[in-house]
Amino acid sequence: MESFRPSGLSIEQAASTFAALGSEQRLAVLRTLVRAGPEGLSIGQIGQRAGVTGSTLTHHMKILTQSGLVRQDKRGRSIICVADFDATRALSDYLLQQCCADADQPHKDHADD
Amino acid sequence: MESFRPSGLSIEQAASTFAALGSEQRLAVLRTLVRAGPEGLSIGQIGQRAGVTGSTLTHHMKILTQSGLVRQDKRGRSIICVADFDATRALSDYLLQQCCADADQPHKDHADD
DNA sequence: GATTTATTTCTATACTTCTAGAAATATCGA
DNA sequence: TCGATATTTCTAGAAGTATAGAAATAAATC
Repeated sequence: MESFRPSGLSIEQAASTFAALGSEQRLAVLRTLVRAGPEGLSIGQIGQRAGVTGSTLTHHMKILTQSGLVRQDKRGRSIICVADFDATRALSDYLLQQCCADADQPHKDHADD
Repeated sequence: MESFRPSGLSIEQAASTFAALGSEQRLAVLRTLVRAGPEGLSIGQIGQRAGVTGSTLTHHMKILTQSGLVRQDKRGRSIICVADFDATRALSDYLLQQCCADADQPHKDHADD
């Protein structure tokens, strides 16, 4: 019996993706991109809207793209960034999956999940 | 015009709550509690199931309760912890709110959100 | 080729978080 | 009261993250 893996996200991936959102600046960036929709925005536009620029923004964007929440696409001398809506939804769904699966059950060890 | 505040969560609160989940151990604890349902579990039971104990677990529980994702209730010499499902759902909903609100609009500065 | 624009890499400092041992506190039962 | 159980506080070193200046790269334009 193999353990159920919700949304295809391992706990390691999920935790590191949550960590990516655990910064006010990065959360502001992601939400700016979510608002912007599928057309995305360049790094410069993100900077204007979210109030983070330069090497600090580069640093945060790297963390967001590594987490899979944002995709980047080089166009000319700009980099267009788009929120990955599927990844965002998968993370969003992660928390409440398996809700109450263990309620009223004889206790059993789950440490090996 | 006041800015729309989704789920009543400020960006500061949301970021710090995501940060609370940005640790594999704390995420394991929250999911253990989500699985356990509204009856909750004692600190000791969480330790057994999630594989974190002692002062390290206390430390993580403090972060989870401060974020509002978990509530604690002293019963005898045990502390019963319960996932706050409303808070969890509010966080889960936070990411995709205002999706595409700015798509195809003339650009406007959002840095003051 | 030189210049401008867009973004990154390198680097360093400051700050925060993680982990866990040891001692402390609180509650229950004998 | 004594002992056992459940959990916390204190403490501190190790590890990780944030921020940002300066120099570097890359592409478009002149």
